[in-house]
Amino acid sequence: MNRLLPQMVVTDDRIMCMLEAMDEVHLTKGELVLKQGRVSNYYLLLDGYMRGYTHDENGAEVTTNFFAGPRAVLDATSFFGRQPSRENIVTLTDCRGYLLTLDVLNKLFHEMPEFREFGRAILVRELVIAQEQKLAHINLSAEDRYRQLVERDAGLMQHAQLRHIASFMGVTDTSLSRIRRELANKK
Amino acid sequence: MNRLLPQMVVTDDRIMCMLEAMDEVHLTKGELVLKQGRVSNYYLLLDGYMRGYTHDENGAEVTTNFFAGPRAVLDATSFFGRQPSRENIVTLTDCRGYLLTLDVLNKLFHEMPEFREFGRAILVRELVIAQEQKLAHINLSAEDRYRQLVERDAGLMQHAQLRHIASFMGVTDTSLSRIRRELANKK
DNA sequence: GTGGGTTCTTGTCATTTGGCAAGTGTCGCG
DNA sequence: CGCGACACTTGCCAAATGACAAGAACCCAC
Repeated sequence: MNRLLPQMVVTDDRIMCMLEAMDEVHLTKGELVLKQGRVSNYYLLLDGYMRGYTHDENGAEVTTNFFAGPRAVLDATSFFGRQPSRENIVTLTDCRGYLLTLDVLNKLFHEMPEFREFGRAILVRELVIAQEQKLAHINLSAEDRYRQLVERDAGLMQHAQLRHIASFMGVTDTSLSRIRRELANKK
Repeated sequence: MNRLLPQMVVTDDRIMCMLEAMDEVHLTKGELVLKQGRVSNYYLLLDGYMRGYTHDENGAEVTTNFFAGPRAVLDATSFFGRQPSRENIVTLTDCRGYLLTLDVLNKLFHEMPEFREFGRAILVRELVIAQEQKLAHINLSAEDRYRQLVERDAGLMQHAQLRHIASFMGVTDTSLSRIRRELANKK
């Protein structure tokens, strides 16, 4: 379990066994994991990169998330609320992970008390990620946000397009281009 | 329960009874609910307003959250991870709610299966709030963020200071002042 | 009242960012 | 090879925001 989800609180052999007994789901680069209008699944991503995006009121695409395994990939509102999602999620690389439905998840919660804490820890981690990213927008400049992004996940830079990174950062691709030039000059 | 937490998924008489059997905790304006360095509690806020804040690397205060009842008030990392919090939370008005410890919460989870879904729904709601606020920073101008803030909770404006709202929005108080002037002129 | 502290606004100027258009580079396809 | 599509960069100017300092408004204790 530590190997799979290093930052998780729970390390339990039974959970590890249970997961490893499940069938791994493999996805190839470019696959649409979640389509706008459908109800989200719960994908326990082990390896690979994904990108989540929506559209703003002008119809322009907005990247809302990057996912790097190991991490839970889902639209929480859609998955738990059984509502159509407003997000799209697409793979940036080949991916490997486990696919969970709400039924399976609830069954696991019911049959395996230790799994409940595991599920809660995952939700808490998603919450922490969202809050950290929100904070980055509040008190970091675009340049600092970019630096932080690169430093925390250099691998992402190899798989995501700059315009998507720019849109995720909340700046135009023009601005990001300038920021990258400044950074290159400084070194 | 609908009365208490209108946006919650779960509406269950047993939970309602259980909550109403608990002692209400009353706080007065200006009280520090969570102090940096301590482990967070879980405050189920029914009525009132609160503000969460930290400090950036320069020591400047940054407002990270506004809470309007009914809502769960906690630092999730600190509460579930039993770690010292980096946040401070202070009441902006007199407040009314229930105070839960992790022990009590876990006991409720164990004894009352329907409470588990209730707890999960609260976590999901916090996640949705954080993601929405992050999205607002990505694709809304400062002026639009301010408009949205006013429209979604006019009451907040009566209790929070403008400089705190500015810091929450990620702009200087100078900028917010100008934005408010523009908006006033437009009408 | 008066004084002092705090909050908010305003002015001036520098910096950052956006919008737009043009230019460069890369890639795949016929 | 040449073409077009796409991603990225760059230049130019306008708009938004920040930094700093001064002033106005408000509150509150004495």
